[in-house]
Amino acid sequence: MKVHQFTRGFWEHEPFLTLGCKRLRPLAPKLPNTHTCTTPSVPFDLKSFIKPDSGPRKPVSSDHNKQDPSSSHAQVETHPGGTRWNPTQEQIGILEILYKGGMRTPNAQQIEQITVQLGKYGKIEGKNVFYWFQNHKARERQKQKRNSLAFSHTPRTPTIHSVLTLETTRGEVVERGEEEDSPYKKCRRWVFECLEDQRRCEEEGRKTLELFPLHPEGR
Amino acid sequence: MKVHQFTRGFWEHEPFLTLGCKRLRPLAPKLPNTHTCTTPSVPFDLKSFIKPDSGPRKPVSSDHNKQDPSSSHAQVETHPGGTRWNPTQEQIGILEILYKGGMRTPNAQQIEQITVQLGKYGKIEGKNVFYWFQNHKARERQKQKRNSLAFSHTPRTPTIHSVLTLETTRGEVVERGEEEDSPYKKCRRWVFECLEDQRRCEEEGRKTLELFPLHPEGR
DNA sequence: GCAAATTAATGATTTATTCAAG
DNA sequence: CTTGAATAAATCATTAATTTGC
Repeated sequence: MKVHQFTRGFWEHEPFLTLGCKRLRPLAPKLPNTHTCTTPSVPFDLKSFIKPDSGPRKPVSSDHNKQDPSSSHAQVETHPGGTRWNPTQEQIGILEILYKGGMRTPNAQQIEQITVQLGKYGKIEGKNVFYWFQNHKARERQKQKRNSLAFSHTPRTPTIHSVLTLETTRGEVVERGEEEDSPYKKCRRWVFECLEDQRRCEEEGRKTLELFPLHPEGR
Repeated sequence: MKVHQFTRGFWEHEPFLTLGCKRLRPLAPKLPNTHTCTTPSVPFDLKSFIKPDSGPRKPVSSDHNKQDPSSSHAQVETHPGGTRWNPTQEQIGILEILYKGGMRTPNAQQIEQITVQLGKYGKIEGKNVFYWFQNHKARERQKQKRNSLAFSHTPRTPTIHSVLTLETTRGEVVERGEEEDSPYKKCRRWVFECLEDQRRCEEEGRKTLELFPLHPEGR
């Protein structure tokens, strides 16, 4: 087994770690932990600041002097006050079509493309796309499980199909003619290519999501 | 209930969805061979395109051919094949100190800083840092649970402390004097600041991880 | 001593669960 | 109640450590 011990070099010969121990305790001293067990056996109850854990969600201690002096750009409005992505109908539609087309866990490149496309119909970030697929996949699974337990066949699997039928059944056509490369047409083509790429990726067994935390709120 | 329907525009009038349900990817292939029967490890060449990462090195391990000319950055002891991150002792050390200091889920900015710092001691990416904290946190939790089940009272967490004590107890000091701003010193300062920032973030209750897939891989 | 075979660690992904905005 | 966002748990997969037979 690999035991993590300093074998050599670096600060193995410097007693500078006093800071590690002494300092960082002072915060989150309060809250004797509403949790059940959590015996405060450790000298530093790391537990206390481990996880805000939805509990002591302190309401923004009114100090906005946070660092990040470089926030000169108002790039994303995702959370000035804690707003979250509010997808438009078009965005949802595209996403569901992609899902219907078999896309489940798009890789980074695909997410990037999707984000760019959907960005035409409303503000959106890559993580929104990522989360959407995660959630949609999970919730479709839940739904399926519930349905398979309760009824053997549900009258509906409306989520995707409704979208599909809706657009395939609408006979009305907005006047086209010279608008051969209208936005929806280009988007259509893109979706097709995107799913093609998806299929190709799957066949190659290649999957490379590579998560990475982004957006340090500045830049 | 929000019904996803196209309200207007777009491809609401085009029956192009024939490509829809072609085949969902087999989630979790569940290869039975790997674990049970221990077939001789066949070299999976399909990994060859997983990671570009400065070109795939030669798979041979005999190092007689190692290219180590006058490359200025010789601190790269990362495996040639470059499949997954192989942390150095220094990197692990820093990470454990940060963990010990209370850091659990660094936000994007912190991860970025950490990545830059650790990058001095070997190749590393942000996602590696992110994953390390995830895994370490989870496995410390497991360990703690196991211990709490076995023994009722563990005096304290030995894992991290061992690291700390190791370097704090080593009395020997390499001759310093004019080396006031040696790398380890700067790194020390950085660790301190990083934990300070961590503490500040926690006090504000601010958490902004914001996952995002990166590295298109295939370009 | 040495590689192949095996095992233990752990990096990387996926899935399940939870929290909270609206 | 729905669902975006986030985290935890479970799982997969690969590397290093260790063992084993020669």
